[in-house]
Amino acid sequence: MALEGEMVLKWEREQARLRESVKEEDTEDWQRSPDFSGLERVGGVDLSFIKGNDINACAHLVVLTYPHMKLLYEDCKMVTLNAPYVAGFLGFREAPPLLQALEKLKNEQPNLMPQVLFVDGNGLFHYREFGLACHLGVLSDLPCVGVAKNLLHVEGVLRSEEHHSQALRSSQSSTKPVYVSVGHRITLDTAVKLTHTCCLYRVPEPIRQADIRSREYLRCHVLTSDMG
DNA sequence: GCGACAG
DNA sequence: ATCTTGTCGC
Repeated sequence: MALEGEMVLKWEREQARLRESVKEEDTEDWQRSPDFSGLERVGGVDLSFIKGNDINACAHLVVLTYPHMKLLYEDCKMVTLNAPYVAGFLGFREAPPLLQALEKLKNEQPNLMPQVLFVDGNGLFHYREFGLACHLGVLSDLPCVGVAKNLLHVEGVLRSEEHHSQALRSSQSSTKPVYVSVGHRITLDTAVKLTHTCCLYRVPEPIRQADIRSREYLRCHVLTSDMG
């Protein structure tokens, strides 16, 4: 494999290329509606890992009803990740298996395709304005919202936050904010409002369910590595 | 120079 | 991301 330095240069070029396809606009009718009427399905994705293992993970996709957040579809699969985690390049590590899950859904239950996807991580709020939510958005062409639980220390953070990210105190009980940013085919304003309506707790329900269920899967189906 | 740095 | 139970409080 190439040295990490070379790989990063290649990734930076790829991000710059794909960045041009990000649409920071509301492209769907429901996004223009004050109460999001017409929105019926919201998706969420997440990956969970086992303690000392950073190449095998459980990739989870859920689709919930809107606005009631009831489970419509769920898919879970053990995957092998090909790229290491490098801050700022999460998409190259996590997007491939998540895109596969979306592809599977499109082939087997196209009627359950989510109309918008919540992604665990940033969108335009990113060093090169191309976080995981943009990566997934462009490659799937699905409207995407990035929701990060921690602040990514981007150069000029304050300016970035003003322009395409918003710290949101999603629920009354939570002091710690989440950081919402545009992934694809949605405005920041719509992304923030939508996130708010999907939060029962701090993290939007689609992401929360994907997270809970993927961990649950690992608990029940994966023996600890030292047992096998 | 050292640390910080989405998941 | 993950290692980790109970516990205090609204």
